[in-house]
Amino acid sequence: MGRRKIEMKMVKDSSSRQVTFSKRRTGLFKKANELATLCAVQVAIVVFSPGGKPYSFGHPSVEEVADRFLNQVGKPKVSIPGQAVDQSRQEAKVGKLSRQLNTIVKRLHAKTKQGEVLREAARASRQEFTHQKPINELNREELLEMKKSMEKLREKVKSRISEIEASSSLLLLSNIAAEQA
Amino acid sequence: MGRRKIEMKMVKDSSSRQVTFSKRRTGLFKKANELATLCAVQVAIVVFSPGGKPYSFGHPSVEEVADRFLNQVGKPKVSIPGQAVDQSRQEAKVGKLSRQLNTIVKRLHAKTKQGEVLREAARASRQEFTHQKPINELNREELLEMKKSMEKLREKVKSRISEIEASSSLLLLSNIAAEQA
DNA sequence: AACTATTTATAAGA
DNA sequence: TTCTTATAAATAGTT
Repeated sequence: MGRRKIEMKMVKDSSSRQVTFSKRRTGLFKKANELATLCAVQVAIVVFSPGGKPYSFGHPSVEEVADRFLNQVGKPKVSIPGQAVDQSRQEAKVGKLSRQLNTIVKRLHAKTKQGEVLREAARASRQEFTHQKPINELNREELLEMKKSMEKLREKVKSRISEIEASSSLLLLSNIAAEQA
Repeated sequence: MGRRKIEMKMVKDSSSRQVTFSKRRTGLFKKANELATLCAVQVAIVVFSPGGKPYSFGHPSVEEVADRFLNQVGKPKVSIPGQAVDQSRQEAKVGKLSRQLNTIVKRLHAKTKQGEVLREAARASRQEFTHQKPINELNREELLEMKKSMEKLREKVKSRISEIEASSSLLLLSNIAAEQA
Protein backbone atom coordinates (compact mmCIF):
# COMPACT_ATOMS: atom_id res chain seq x y z
CA MET A 1 0.00 0.00 0.00
CA GLY A 2 2.42 2.56 -1.02
CA ARG A 3 4.65 3.70 -3.79
CA ARG A 4 5.42 0.10 -4.55
CA LYS A 5 4.20 -3.32 -3.69
CA ILE A 6 6.57 -5.07 -1.35
CA GLU A 7 7.35 -8.73 -0.93
CA MET A 8 5.94 -10.40 2.12
CA LYS A 9 9.32 -11.23 3.54
CA MET A 10 11.26 -9.88 6.42
CA VAL A 11 12.54 -6.40 5.67
CA LYS A 12 16.29 -6.86 5.70
CA ASP A 13 17.47 -3.40 6.59
CA SER A 14 16.98 -3.12 10.31
CA SER A 15 16.38 0.58 10.18
CA SER A 16 13.63 0.23 7.60
CA ARG A 17 12.25 -2.68 9.52
CA GLN A 18 11.89 -0.54 12.60
CA VAL A 19 10.08 2.13 10.59
CA THR A 20 7.78 -0.43 9.04
CA PHE A 21 7.06 -1.88 12.43
CA SER A 22 6.22 1.47 13.86
CA LYS A 23 3.85 2.38 11.05
CA ARG A 24 2.16 -0.97 10.88
CA ARG A 25 1.79 -1.38 14.60
CA THR A 26 -0.03 1.93 14.66
CA GLY A 27 -2.20 0.75 11.80
CA LEU A 28 -2.94 -2.56 13.45
CA PHE A 29 -4.01 -0.95 16.69
CA LYS A 30 -6.17 1.49 14.80
CA LYS A 31 -7.87 -1.36 12.98
CA ALA A 32 -8.39 -3.15 16.25
CA ASN A 33 -9.94 -0.05 17.73
CA GLU A 34 -12.26 0.32 14.76
CA LEU A 35 -13.29 -3.30 15.01
CA ALA A 36 -14.06 -2.87 18.68
CA THR A 37 -16.02 0.32 18.07
CA LEU A 38 -18.00 -0.70 15.00
CA CYS A 39 -18.88 -4.14 16.25
CA ALA A 40 -19.02 -3.42 19.98
CA VAL A 41 -16.67 -6.27 20.71
CA GLN A 42 -13.68 -6.82 22.91
CA VAL A 43 -10.18 -7.09 21.53
CA ALA A 44 -6.73 -7.60 23.01
CA ILE A 45 -3.36 -7.46 21.25
CA VAL A 46 0.21 -7.91 22.38
CA VAL A 47 3.16 -7.38 20.06
CA PHE A 48 6.90 -7.15 20.45
CA SER A 49 8.93 -4.59 18.56
CA PRO A 50 12.04 -5.77 16.69
CA GLY A 51 13.94 -4.42 19.66
CA GLY A 52 11.98 -6.62 21.99
CA LYS A 53 9.82 -3.98 23.57
CA PRO A 54 6.25 -5.08 24.26
CA TYR A 55 3.25 -3.08 23.07
CA SER A 56 -0.34 -3.83 23.83
CA PHE A 57 -3.82 -2.75 22.86
CA GLY A 58 -7.01 -3.64 24.64
CA HIS A 59 -10.61 -2.62 24.33
CA PRO A 60 -11.80 -1.86 26.85
CA SER A 61 -8.51 -3.21 28.22
CA VAL A 62 -6.50 -6.36 27.88
CA GLU A 63 -7.38 -7.16 31.42
CA GLU A 64 -11.10 -6.76 30.97
CA VAL A 65 -11.09 -8.93 27.90
CA ALA A 66 -9.36 -11.56 29.97
CA ASP A 67 -11.85 -11.16 32.76
CA ARG A 68 -14.73 -11.60 30.42
CA PHE A 69 -13.15 -14.76 29.14
CA LEU A 70 -12.60 -16.00 32.63
CA ASN A 71 -16.12 -15.13 33.64
CA GLN A 72 -17.65 -17.11 30.85
CA VAL A 73 -19.74 -19.98 32.09
CA GLY A 74 -19.41 -23.25 30.27
CA LYS A 75 -22.72 -24.11 28.71
CA PRO A 76 -23.91 -27.70 28.62
CA LYS A 77 -24.01 -29.11 25.11
CA VAL A 78 -27.33 -30.34 23.84
CA SER A 79 -25.92 -33.32 22.02
CA ILE A 80 -24.97 -35.08 25.18
CA PRO A 81 -27.44 -35.67 27.99
CA GLY A 82 -27.11 -34.29 31.45
CA GLN A 83 -24.15 -32.40 32.66
CA ALA A 84 -21.51 -34.86 31.60
CA VAL A 85 -19.97 -32.71 28.94
CA ASP A 86 -20.19 -29.56 30.92
CA GLN A 87 -18.55 -31.20 33.86
CA SER A 88 -15.78 -32.70 31.84
CA ARG A 89 -15.21 -29.29 30.36
CA GLN A 90 -15.02 -27.89 33.82
CA GLU A 91 -12.58 -30.61 34.72
CA ALA A 92 -10.50 -29.79 31.70
CA LYS A 93 -10.63 -26.13 32.56
CA VAL A 94 -9.52 -26.78 36.09
CA GLY A 95 -6.70 -28.98 34.87
CA LYS A 96 -5.63 -26.49 32.27
CA LEU A 97 -5.73 -23.56 34.62
CA SER A 98 -3.87 -25.57 37.18
CA ARG A 99 -1.13 -26.26 34.67
CA GLN A 100 -1.14 -22.63 33.80
CA LEU A 101 -0.83 -21.77 37.44
CA ASN A 102 2.11 -24.08 37.59
CA THR A 103 3.76 -22.33 34.68
CA ILE A 104 3.24 -18.97 36.28
CA VAL A 105 4.49 -20.18 39.59
CA LYS A 106 7.59 -21.68 38.00
CA ARG A 107 8.19 -18.39 36.33
CA LEU A 108 7.69 -16.54 39.56
CA HIS A 109 10.04 -18.91 41.23
CA ALA A 110 12.72 -18.31 38.65
CA LYS A 111 12.24 -14.59 38.84
CA THR A 112 12.26 -14.17 42.57
CA LYS A 113 15.53 -15.60 43.68
CA GLN A 114 16.13 -12.24 45.27
CA GLY A 115 12.50 -11.80 46.18
CA GLU A 116 10.39 -12.50 49.16
CA VAL A 117 7.15 -14.02 48.06
CA LEU A 118 8.41 -17.32 46.83
CA ARG A 119 10.89 -17.69 49.63
CA GLU A 120 8.03 -17.30 52.02
CA ALA A 121 5.90 -19.62 50.00
CA ALA A 122 8.61 -22.23 49.92
CA ARG A 123 9.15 -21.91 53.61
CA ALA A 124 5.50 -22.14 54.49
CA SER A 125 5.11 -24.88 51.97
CA ARG A 126 7.93 -26.82 53.45
CA GLN A 127 6.36 -26.53 56.80
CA GLU A 128 2.96 -27.45 55.64
CA PHE A 129 3.55 -30.19 53.20
CA THR A 130 6.91 -31.69 53.76
CA HIS A 131 7.55 -31.24 57.42
CA GLN A 132 8.56 -34.46 58.97
CA LYS A 133 6.03 -34.12 61.72
CA PRO A 134 2.37 -34.59 60.96
CA ILE A 135 0.50 -31.40 61.62
CA ASN A 136 -1.24 -32.76 64.66
CA GLU A 137 2.09 -33.43 66.27
CA LEU A 138 3.37 -29.92 65.93
CA ASN A 139 3.77 -28.16 69.19
CA ARG A 140 2.31 -24.82 70.03
CA GLU A 141 5.36 -22.84 69.00
CA GLU A 142 5.55 -24.60 65.67
CA LEU A 143 1.90 -24.03 64.99
CA LEU A 144 2.22 -20.37 65.84
CA GLU A 145 5.20 -20.05 63.57
CA MET A 146 3.34 -21.71 60.75
CA LYS A 147 0.38 -19.46 61.20
CA LYS A 148 2.59 -16.41 61.31
CA SER A 149 4.41 -17.52 58.23
CA MET A 150 1.24 -17.98 56.27
CA GLU A 151 -0.14 -14.66 57.36
CA LYS A 152 3.08 -13.02 56.30
CA LEU A 153 2.83 -14.62 52.90
CA ARG A 154 -0.74 -13.57 52.58
CA GLU A 155 0.11 -9.99 53.35
CA LYS A 156 2.89 -9.95 50.83
CA VAL A 157 0.73 -11.37 48.13
CA LYS A 158 -1.97 -8.85 48.85
CA SER A 159 0.46 -5.96 49.01
CA ARG A 160 1.82 -6.76 45.58
CA ILE A 161 -1.43 -6.76 43.74
CA SER A 162 -1.28 -4.12 41.07
CA GLU A 163 -1.84 -4.09 37.36
CA ILE A 164 -1.99 -7.20 35.36
CA GLU A 165 0.50 -7.96 32.65
CA ALA A 166 -1.12 -8.11 29.26
CA SER A 167 0.70 -11.21 28.26
CA SER A 168 -0.31 -13.18 31.28
CA SER A 169 -3.90 -12.45 30.44
CA LEU A 170 -3.31 -13.50 26.90
CA LEU A 171 -1.60 -16.66 27.96
CA LEU A 172 -4.66 -17.56 29.93
CA LEU A 173 -6.92 -16.49 27.12
CA SER A 174 -5.12 -18.63 24.61
CA ASN A 175 -5.37 -21.65 26.80
CA ILE A 176 -9.05 -21.20 27.37
CA ALA A 177 -9.64 -20.36 23.73
CA ALA A 178 -7.81 -23.48 22.61
CA GLU A 179 -9.87 -25.49 25.00
CA GLN A 180 -13.11 -24.07 23.65
CA ALA A 181 -12.19 -24.70 20.05
CA MET B 1 -12.80 1.86 2.93
CA GLY B 2 -15.58 1.02 0.69
CA ARG B 3 -18.34 2.44 -1.36
CA ARG B 4 -18.92 4.98 1.34
CA LYS B 5 -17.23 6.35 4.37
CA ILE B 6 -18.90 5.11 7.51
CA GLU B 7 -19.19 6.68 10.89
CA MET B 8 -17.04 5.23 13.62
CA LYS B 9 -19.96 4.15 15.72
CA MET B 10 -21.44 0.81 16.49
CA VAL B 11 -23.22 -0.64 13.50
CA LYS B 12 -26.82 -0.79 14.63
CA ASP B 13 -28.17 -3.58 12.49
CA SER B 14 -26.96 -6.75 14.10
CA SER B 15 -26.77 -8.62 10.84
CA SER B 16 -24.60 -5.95 9.24
CA ARG B 17 -22.55 -5.82 12.38
CA GLN B 18 -21.82 -9.51 12.11
CA VAL B 19 -20.75 -9.10 8.50
CA THR B 20 -18.55 -6.16 9.37
CA PHE B 21 -17.02 -8.12 12.19
CA SER B 22 -16.27 -11.04 9.98
CA LYS B 23 -14.60 -8.96 7.30
CA ARG B 24 -12.65 -6.79 9.65
CA ARG B 25 -11.50 -9.62 11.84
CA THR B 26 -10.06 -11.26 8.76
CA GLY B 27 -8.40 -8.02 7.81
CA LEU B 28 -7.01 -7.49 11.29
CA PHE B 29 -5.49 -10.95 11.43
CA LYS B 30 -4.03 -10.47 7.98
CA LYS B 31 -2.43 -7.23 9.05
CA ALA B 32 -1.07 -8.90 12.14
CA ASN B 33 0.39 -11.67 10.03
CA GLU B 34 2.02 -9.16 7.73
CA LEU B 35 3.47 -7.27 10.64
CA ALA B 36 4.90 -10.47 12.05
CA THR B 37 6.34 -11.51 8.70
CA LEU B 38 7.76 -8.19 7.54
CA CYS B 39 9.24 -7.26 10.87
CA ALA B 40 10.04 -10.73 12.20
CA VAL B 41 8.20 -10.02 15.41
CA GLN B 42 5.77 -11.85 17.62
CA VAL B 43 2.12 -10.93 17.79
CA ALA B 44 -0.91 -12.23 19.63
CA ILE B 45 -4.56 -11.23 19.29
CA VAL B 46 -7.71 -12.35 21.00
CA VAL B 47 -11.12 -11.04 19.98
CA PHE B 48 -14.73 -11.90 20.70
CA SER B 49 -17.33 -11.96 17.98
CA PRO B 50 -20.61 -10.10 18.59
CA GLY B 51 -22.02 -13.53 19.39
CA GLY B 52 -19.41 -14.04 22.06
CA LYS B 53 -17.28 -16.58 20.25
CA PRO B 54 -13.55 -16.18 20.82
CA TYR B 55 -11.09 -15.91 17.93
CA SER B 56 -7.35 -15.70 18.23
CA PHE B 57 -4.28 -15.13 16.14
CA GLY B 58 -0.73 -15.73 17.20
CA HIS B 59 2.63 -15.68 15.53
CA PRO B 60 4.16 -18.07 16.15
CA SER B 61 1.31 -18.72 18.59
CA VAL B 62 -0.51 -16.78 21.26
CA GLU B 63 0.98 -19.04 23.85
CA GLU B 64 4.53 -18.62 22.69
CA VAL B 65 4.22 -14.86 22.63
CA ALA B 66 2.98 -14.95 26.17
CA ASP B 67 5.72 -17.33 27.18
CA ARG B 68 8.33 -15.09 25.74
CA PHE B 69 6.88 -12.24 27.69
CA LEU B 70 6.91 -14.19 30.91
CA ASN B 71 10.40 -15.39 30.28
CA GLN B 72 11.69 -11.93 29.68
CA VAL B 73 14.35 -10.89 32.05
CA GLY B 74 14.07 -7.34 33.13
CA LYS B 75 17.01 -5.42 31.84
CA PRO B 76 18.43 -2.63 33.94
CA LYS B 77 17.94 0.74 32.35
CA VAL B 78 21.03 2.78 31.78
CA SER B 79 19.47 6.00 32.93
CA ILE B 80 19.06 4.73 36.43
CA PRO B 81 21.96 3.33 38.43
CA GLY B 82 22.17 -0.13 39.82
CA GLN B 83 19.36 -2.60 39.78
CA ALA B 84 16.69 -0.31 41.09
CA VAL B 85 14.66 -0.22 37.92
CA ASP B 86 15.16 -3.83 37.12
CA GLN B 87 14.05 -4.85 40.55
CA SER B 88 10.99 -2.68 40.47
CA ARG B 89 10.05 -4.27 37.20
CA GLN B 90 10.39 -7.66 38.80
CA GLU B 91 8.30 -6.45 41.68
CA ALA B 92 5.65 -5.23 39.33
CA LYS B 93 5.66 -8.49 37.44
CA VAL B 94 5.34 -10.49 40.60
CA GLY B 95 2.46 -8.32 41.67
CA LYS B 96 0.75 -8.66 38.35
CA LEU B 97 1.16 -12.38 38.25
CA SER B 98 -0.05 -12.65 41.79
CA ARG B 99 -3.15 -10.78 40.84
CA GLN B 100 -3.63 -13.01 37.88
CA LEU B 101 -3.33 -15.97 40.13
CA ASN B 102 -5.97 -14.47 42.31
CA THR B 103 -8.24 -13.97 39.33
CA ILE B 104 -7.74 -17.55 38.28
CA VAL B 105 -8.51 -18.76 41.71
CA LYS B 106 -11.67 -16.69 41.86
CA ARG B 107 -12.71 -18.06 38.55
CA LEU B 108 -11.95 -21.59 39.58
CA HIS B 109 -13.90 -21.01 42.70
CA ALA B 110 -16.93 -19.81 40.80
CA LYS B 111 -16.65 -22.57 38.26
CA THR B 112 -16.31 -25.48 40.59
CA LYS B 113 -19.48 -25.39 42.56
CA GLN B 114 -19.88 -28.98 41.51
CA GLY B 115 -16.19 -29.69 41.71
CA GLU B 116 -13.91 -30.92 44.36
CA VAL B 117 -10.67 -29.06 44.31
CA LEU B 118 -11.82 -25.62 45.20
CA ARG B 119 -14.35 -26.80 47.72
CA GLU B 120 -11.57 -28.56 49.48
CA ALA B 121 -9.29 -25.60 49.10
CA ALA B 122 -11.89 -23.22 50.42
CA ARG B 123 -12.60 -25.52 53.30
CA ALA B 124 -8.96 -25.88 54.20
CA SER B 125 -8.46 -22.19 53.73
CA ARG B 126 -11.43 -21.33 55.85
CA GLN B 127 -10.20 -23.55 58.57
CA GLU B 128 -6.78 -22.19 58.39
CA PHE B 129 -7.34 -18.53 57.97
CA THR B 130 -10.79 -17.55 59.03
CA HIS B 131 -11.69 -19.96 61.71
CA GLN B 132 -12.86 -18.14 64.76
CA LYS B 133 -10.37 -19.90 66.89
CA PRO B 134 -6.71 -19.09 66.50
CA ILE B 135 -4.86 -22.07 65.22
CA ASN B 136 -3.14 -22.61 68.49
CA GLU B 137 -6.46 -22.99 70.24
CA LEU B 138 -7.79 -25.73 68.06
CA ASN B 139 -8.36 -28.95 69.85
CA ARG B 140 -6.99 -32.27 68.79
CA GLU B 141 -10.06 -33.26 66.82
CA GLU B 142 -10.10 -29.99 64.93
CA LEU B 143 -6.46 -30.25 64.12
CA LEU B 144 -6.91 -33.75 62.87
CA GLU B 145 -9.79 -32.66 60.72
CA MET B 146 -7.77 -29.82 59.33
CA LYS B 147 -4.91 -32.10 58.58
CA LYS B 148 -7.20 -34.60 56.93
CA SER B 149 -8.77 -31.86 54.88
CA MET B 150 -5.44 -30.56 53.69
CA GLU B 151 -4.17 -34.01 52.87
CA LYS B 152 -7.30 -34.64 50.87
CA LEU B 153 -6.78 -31.43 49.01
CA ARG B 154 -3.17 -32.20 48.48
CA GLU B 155 -3.94 -35.59 47.00
CA LYS B 156 -6.48 -34.11 44.65
CA VAL B 157 -4.17 -31.39 43.57
CA LYS B 158 -1.35 -33.85 43.07
CA SER B 159 -3.49 -36.18 41.06
CA ARG B 160 -4.55 -33.38 38.78
CA ILE B 161 -1.30 -31.58 38.49
CA SER B 162 1.60 -33.88 38.34
CA GLU B 163 4.26 -31.25 38.11
CA ILE B 164 2.94 -28.62 40.39
CA GLU B 165 5.15 -27.46 43.14
CA ALA B 166 4.06 -27.34 46.71
CA SER B 167 4.54 -23.63 46.70
CA SER B 168 1.95 -23.14 44.02
CA SER B 169 -0.58 -24.97 46.10
CA LEU B 170 0.19 -22.69 48.93
CA LEU B 171 0.09 -19.63 46.76
CA LEU B 172 -3.29 -20.80 45.60
CA LEU B 173 -4.43 -21.16 49.15
CA SER B 174 -3.15 -17.78 50.06
CA ASN B 175 -5.08 -16.23 47.23
CA ILE B 176 -8.24 -17.96 48.26
CA ALA B 177 -7.64 -16.68 51.74
CA ALA B 178 -7.17 -13.15 50.44
CA GLU B 179 -10.33 -13.47 48.43
CA GLN B 180 -12.28 -14.49 51.48
CA ALA B 181 -10.88 -11.77 53.64
C1' DA C 1 7.64 13.83 10.86
C1' DA C 2 5.35 14.89 6.42
C1' DC C 3 4.17 13.98 1.90
C1' DT C 4 1.83 11.24 -2.03
C1' DA C 5 1.65 7.64 -5.42
C1' DT C 6 -0.04 3.30 -4.98
C1' DT C 7 -1.65 -0.65 -3.02
C1' DT C 8 -4.85 -2.71 0.03
C1' DA C 9 -9.05 -3.03 2.74
C1' DT C 10 -13.68 -2.90 2.68
C1' DA C 11 -18.99 -1.00 2.37
C1' DA C 12 -22.54 -1.84 -0.55
C1' DG C 13 -24.65 -4.43 -3.60
C1' DA C 14 -25.58 -8.79 -6.08
C1' DT D 1 -21.78 -16.79 2.65
C1' DT D 2 -19.08 -15.39 -1.30
C1' DC D 3 -17.99 -12.24 -5.16
C1' DT D 4 -17.70 -7.80 -7.22
C1' DT D 5 -16.40 -3.10 -7.43
C1' DA D 6 -16.28 1.74 -6.23
C1' DT D 7 -14.13 4.11 -2.79
C1' DA D 8 -11.80 5.01 1.57
C1' DA D 9 -7.78 4.08 4.10
C1' DA D 10 -3.10 2.40 4.84
C1' DT D 11 1.40 2.72 3.78
C1' DA D 12 6.36 2.38 0.90
C1' DG D 13 9.35 5.25 -0.69
C1' DT D 14 10.73 9.82 -0.56
C1' DT D 15 11.85 14.56 1.43
